[in-house]
Amino acid sequence: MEVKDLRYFIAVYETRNFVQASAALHTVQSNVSAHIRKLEEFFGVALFERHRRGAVPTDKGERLYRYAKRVIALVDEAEDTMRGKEAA
Amino acid sequence: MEVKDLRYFIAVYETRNFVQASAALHTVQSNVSAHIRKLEEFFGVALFERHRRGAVPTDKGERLYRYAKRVIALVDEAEDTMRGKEAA
DNA sequence: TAAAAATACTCCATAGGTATTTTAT
DNA sequence: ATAAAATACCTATGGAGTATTTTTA
Repeated sequence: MEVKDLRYFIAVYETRNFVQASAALHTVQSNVSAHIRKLEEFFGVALFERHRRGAVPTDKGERLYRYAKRVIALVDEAEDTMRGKEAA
Repeated sequence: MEVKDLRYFIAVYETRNFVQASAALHTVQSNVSAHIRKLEEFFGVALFERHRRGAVPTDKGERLYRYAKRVIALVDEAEDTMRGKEAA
């Protein structure tokens, strides 16, 4: 599980849509699909149910989202701090 | 900054030695060197001073280590939870 | 049918590995 | 001279992008 995967995952979770997520991530839908599939294979579970009107998170998806937000917040804070935003 | 980079960084920090770190990571010294250089270029700062007897963390290295441990702990917890160790 | 997602493909960047060179004592 | 780290390669994997097909309501 890598930081970039989590950023892709969060975008899909929050938009409920692979195409909208790809726009937010400045990439294309097929890459979003690949990243979500990578995560799903890594955990061996589905993270979203695919429906006509978009992607609905599964229970495991909901669980991952809570962790993903915490991980990304911490990583962003670390990067800001390392770039000298304050004296840590 | 990716999770794998942080795992490499932590191994060097804790062993104070690129060769020992590479063994712990089941890879080779040149890859450890490349990962540390990648992080140093990403942040634009040195993370270690290279000396005859090993690698000594800089102040920025110390600062990154504190974050790195927290990030990895959280990532590992997330992965365990997703694999069903308990009910979220 | 029509959005949305998956798949098949190419291209390129980067990680891993081997071997060698450079650095610091 | 000698550990330790950096550099120069090569190869393989994987991510990004394009185009197309499949799915699902």
